[in-house]
Amino acid sequence: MKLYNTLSKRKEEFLPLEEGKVKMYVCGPTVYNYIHIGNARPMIVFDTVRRYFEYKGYEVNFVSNFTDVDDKIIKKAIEEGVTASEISQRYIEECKKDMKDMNVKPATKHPLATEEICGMVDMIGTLIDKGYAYEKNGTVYYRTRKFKDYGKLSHKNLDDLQSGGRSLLVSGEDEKEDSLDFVLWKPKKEGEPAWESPWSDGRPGWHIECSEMSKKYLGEQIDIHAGGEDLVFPHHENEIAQSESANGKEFAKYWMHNAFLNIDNRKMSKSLGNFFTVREVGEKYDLQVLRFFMLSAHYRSPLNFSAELMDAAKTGLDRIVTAAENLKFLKNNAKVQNMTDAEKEAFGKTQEYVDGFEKAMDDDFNTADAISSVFELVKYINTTANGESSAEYLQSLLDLLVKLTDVLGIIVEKDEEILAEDIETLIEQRQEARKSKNFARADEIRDELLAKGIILEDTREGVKWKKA
RNA sequence: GGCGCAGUAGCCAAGCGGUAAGGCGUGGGUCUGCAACACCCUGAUCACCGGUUCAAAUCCGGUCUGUGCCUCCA
Repeated sequence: MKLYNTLSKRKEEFLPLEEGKVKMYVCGPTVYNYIHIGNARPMIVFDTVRRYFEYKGYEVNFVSNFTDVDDKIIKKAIEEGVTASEISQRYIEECKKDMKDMNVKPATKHPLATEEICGMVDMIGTLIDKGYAYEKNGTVYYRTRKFKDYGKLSHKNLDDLQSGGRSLLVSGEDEKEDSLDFVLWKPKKEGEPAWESPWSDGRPGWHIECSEMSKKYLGEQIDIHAGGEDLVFPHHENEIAQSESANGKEFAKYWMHNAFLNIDNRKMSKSLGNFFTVREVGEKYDLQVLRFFMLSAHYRSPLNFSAELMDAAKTGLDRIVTAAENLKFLKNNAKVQNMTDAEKEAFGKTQEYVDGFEKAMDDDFNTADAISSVFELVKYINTTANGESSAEYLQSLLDLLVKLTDVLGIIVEKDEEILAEDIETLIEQRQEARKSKNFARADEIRDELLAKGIILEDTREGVKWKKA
């Protein structure tokens, strides 16, 4: 298995720190509003990474935080006249709802920054003791130039940063020893939530949160640290500086970053008015479509979001789902139980698609390529499964399709739905009408059901129906 | 200014040294009372110019175009 490591800028063979186990940390969202579809990309991508590791037999310890103390949360709280924690609690719940609809598995642990302040204070203390941090008027800064590897992730050097940063010395920051130093702890302002510390009542800087939570729940060294590419600098660079100087060992072996999502070829932003929340998208599409859409491109490539592209993704997804429904329908009507020798041979051919799928996923999680194997499997299913097939053969194909799509987090098997009696009656009536060639009445009934959201399909094996 | 990424059929998107996967769409056909589903057929020499090589979309150099980060940001 290979994955692209931002640290080395190349694909590397994945070697776990501990045999059969993966420790990974993904930087989660700041919860001050509904999550937007940009937030959704890393959630979907790294959930898929996790699922593939599990598919390969690894035990994955997956930690992803919620940043629940931050300027934006405080601002929103003031606007609404409620407490900051009320805001964060609310949007954590909403976020979890969206994750569920996108079929993103809950993390092994979702730590909250506000519940880990003690550990952060300890870590900051260690950094001060070791000379990597200093305090000025209640604020604690990280002494960037003291950490010799600073810049190794983003491949920048300090002097370039220094000259490139024009107006870094903003108000109140002239007390820093160096303009590149960043905040570990800041004193509270009036009305802000605050915690006690040896330096002042205040709150932690953003970067220290992840260093501490990663250490607490995964240990001083982890396999994979992931997030959006915008986090490479400064967030992840700073995390490395903090963790490695505090713990005295390499922080994460592999750093994975997903590319951005654009809207109609432009960067998503509120001022352009092209800002979408996952919730909004969910009103128009099943969020499974969003997930499928996001996996249709490589995670390190920029991805464009538009209605046309989503519609195309929906059609493609339907093709896969239809194949699965078809198999179930055929299986329920199968006349033969056990696989014939010919079917055994036919099933053996599906290994080709499994191999293609795994080869693609082994190569830095190439989901776009993996999906093409799924489509090939679908075509194979559609051409070999029919009314004469044995139940065992049909079930085997279905199991295989489910196994592969599950790695992608695509749900292909819908729950069995109970057909209301009046609908059943209408279908029977329509069959009668068709028999007596009263097609006008037959179409009328079909339209009637369509209005109720039921789509009928006449097949050789009988009438199938599904929800629109 | 510094550091990056990208340019493959109408659209999306793999491939990254051996003569172009897959999906959507289009057009034609099979099936079907019709529709839908499905199946068959239908499409590119890979931005441009040079170079390396027996062989390049794939490597190197240049040009053009788009774009990201360097500031909170997935």
